[in-house]
Amino acid sequence: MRTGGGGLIRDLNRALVLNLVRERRAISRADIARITGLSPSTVTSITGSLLADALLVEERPEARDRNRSGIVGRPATRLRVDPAARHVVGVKLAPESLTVTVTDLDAEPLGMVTLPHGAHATLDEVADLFASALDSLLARAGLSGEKPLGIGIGMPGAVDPATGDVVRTPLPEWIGSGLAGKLGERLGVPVLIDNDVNTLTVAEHLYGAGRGLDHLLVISVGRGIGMGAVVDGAIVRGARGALGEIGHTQAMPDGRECWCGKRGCLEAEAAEPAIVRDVLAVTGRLVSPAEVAGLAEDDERIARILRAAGGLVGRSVGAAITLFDPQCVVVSGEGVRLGHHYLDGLRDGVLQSLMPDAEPDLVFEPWGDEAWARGAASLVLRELFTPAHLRDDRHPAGTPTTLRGEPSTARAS
Amino acid sequence: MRTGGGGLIRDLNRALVLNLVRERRAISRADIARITGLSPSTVTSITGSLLADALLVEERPEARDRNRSGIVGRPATRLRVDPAARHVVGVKLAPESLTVTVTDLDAEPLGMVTLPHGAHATLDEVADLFASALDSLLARAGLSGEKPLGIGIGMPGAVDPATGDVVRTPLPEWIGSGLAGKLGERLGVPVLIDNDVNTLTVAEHLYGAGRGLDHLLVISVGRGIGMGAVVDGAIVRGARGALGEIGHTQAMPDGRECWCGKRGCLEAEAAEPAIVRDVLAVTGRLVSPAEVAGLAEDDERIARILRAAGGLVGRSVGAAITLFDPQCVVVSGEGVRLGHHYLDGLRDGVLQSLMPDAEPDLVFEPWGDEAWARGAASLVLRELFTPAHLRDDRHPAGTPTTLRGEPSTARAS
DNA sequence: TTAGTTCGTTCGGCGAGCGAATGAAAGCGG
DNA sequence: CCGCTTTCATTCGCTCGCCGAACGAACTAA
Repeated sequence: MRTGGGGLIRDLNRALVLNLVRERRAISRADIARITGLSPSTVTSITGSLLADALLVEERPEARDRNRSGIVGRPATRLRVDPAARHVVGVKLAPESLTVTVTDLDAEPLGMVTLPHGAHATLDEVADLFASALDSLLARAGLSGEKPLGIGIGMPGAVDPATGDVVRTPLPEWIGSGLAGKLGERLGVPVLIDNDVNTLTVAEHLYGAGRGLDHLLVISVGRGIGMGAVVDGAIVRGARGALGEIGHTQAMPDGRECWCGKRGCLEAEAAEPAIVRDVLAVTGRLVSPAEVAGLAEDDERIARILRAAGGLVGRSVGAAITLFDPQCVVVSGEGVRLGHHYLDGLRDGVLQSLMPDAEPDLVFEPWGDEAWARGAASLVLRELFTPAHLRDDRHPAGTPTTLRGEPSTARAS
Repeated sequence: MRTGGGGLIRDLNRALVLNLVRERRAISRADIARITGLSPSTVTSITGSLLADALLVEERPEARDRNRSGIVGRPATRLRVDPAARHVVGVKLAPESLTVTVTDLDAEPLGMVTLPHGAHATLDEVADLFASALDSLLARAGLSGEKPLGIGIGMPGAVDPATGDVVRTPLPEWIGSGLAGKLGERLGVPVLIDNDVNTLTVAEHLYGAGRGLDHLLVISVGRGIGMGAVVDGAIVRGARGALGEIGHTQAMPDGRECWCGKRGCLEAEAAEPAIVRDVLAVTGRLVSPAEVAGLAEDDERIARILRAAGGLVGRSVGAAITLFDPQCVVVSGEGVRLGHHYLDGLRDGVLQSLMPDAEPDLVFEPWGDEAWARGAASLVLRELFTPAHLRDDRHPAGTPTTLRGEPSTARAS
């Protein structure tokens, strides 16, 4: 159970300040004190410890001397997060491949490698592959000596929020308990695992269109359709980690059979496989999801399929908006390659199903290696930036160790 | 902004302990220490202050001497919340009437009066009515001298979570800002206002089927259909206080026009007015919602209408379950009087639309004066019991004053 | 040059939780 | 009947972290 006491409040305020600096990109100590309500003396102490840990840097004085006409008083020296101060590792785990990236504290990728791995590789074999990929990657980025702050892994499937165990995934060898712990022990750094949609949600919340918002939905369209949610500033996972399964809400009464056993699930009607099948049925051609958008430009039948499917997604997203009342909705995933017919249909579907005065921002984000890297890495960065009181007790997974890289020896004094 | 520091952690731990005692009904100090992780010394100090404030009482030693065979060691003296230690006031504000109740700390009603009030009464007139009703009620309950801990008001409409202002309601004179503050100043106690569905949700979370659960949905069926949600232990309201508007998700493509401007809203298809209209269309008889259940026993056509409407609600609730992943769903509101045909249809609709492995408890709760009283009073009790880190910063409304009744002079020492 | 303003730091005090030692209240066994 | 063990509860001294007030620093304006 979470209680107040010990060094907890200090940690809390440290994260609070660090996150505020990240959100504002550059901010003076005085502003930090005003915004947080902390006393100036406390802010000095906290920023001192953050500076000592090299997580923050002071802005060079020249940078502010412009645009200072008429402002009296001692000029503020602003603080920034030093993106290069630490780095983290993000991993995309797919059925047949393993993508490892190293990013800085802004979640900007510094390097990336993709390795194939046999579907039935043992945990140890994967860990070995992993370790060597990581070593070479760090070497190439000029970070050979350093230890990453942590490793975030994004994978398809579901993670139990209470235990951090992987409970459902197409990758059987990853199911079970203690996985993150074992891997972390093997590699010597904390390992955090989560659903890929949740990693994307964290990334959008920290660095994307949802930066700083308290209420955010992230829709991911691809082979399946999933949703991540930020509510009151925290990512939420539900009682069993199944929150946001929008792909399995009913979109079409008595529609097609879905692999989950029900009929008419959104995912069975409007995700990429459904579209491929519809195109095949109408045109007789078997096309890949990547080609569909191009073909739709010359074939109104395909465009219609895309608009209809997008409309279904939009209506479901509209319902989710009505239920969650977010400020912003981000649509991402491979599905954005389906092109403007699909996305226009989606937008129209959303607008049709909204309450009159509800109009959250609707943002389409491209989806690629960079989004993946940011997502997985953000799992770790979230631990660094998010104040503890906005976090679940139950970590997604990983060693219970704290993340703060170097031992914080120095104190401001 | 919420920061750690000051007496905040003490308040937090006080509420944590108090709430734990409430949840467990009776618990020893040693158990409190084990469960919360607080040190025994701290638990002594905190429970001491709670005992001094008379919020807790020690269980009489005889009560535990039974069933103690073979247990060695000093027996624990268990603590309980003293329900009679304080009392709170709950108010149901309806378009034409005003129901005022006094309850104890278990939200058990000690007295209740209902007054009519003109729809265009001014705020001052309502406050006068209010004050006199409250006085007589307190007198009758033998609490003349005492001041209630606070007043919770439940009303139809929406409350802005950021400001606590009433933004949408059928009661025009209550719209606007500072309402709770004014009323509180007038009556000398904190006043908290919230949507009636949210008050019901708080009550279910504190004292009902959702006691102690972290993930809970509460569906209210009546003239309209609404939903309240507890996520990760806290009630959530969304960005604009519109979270949970399940009545305005689309239940029937191209269905009836809803007052909100869209077509086929669940509320327009399956709430009480829709059923009355359907019954009129099929049987030619205009019946009240209260009569429908009885008539359905003799008229299969009416039973079918009820099952179909219940099925629509169930499907929407199923979608909400798929999106929120709760442990428990409570269905309440006047709509439960529609009888077993409606509720069976609802249950079937839910079961049809769930993912295979998702089966949250589905509970039907009767809805009457007592539920109202508990709901409105729970708004105040929540402030007393819910640890601050699980609460929104933004109070629903009311004076910023703390609630702790008597000045906590005594310290354990 | 001097007054005024804002930024940032230093220092003493206080509140709160913790650990260790101590007392309190039982059962157990000889 | 009396010590021993076990568990519960309290007390005391310690440390940690925040705050308030005072002070020094850096700059504008007159």
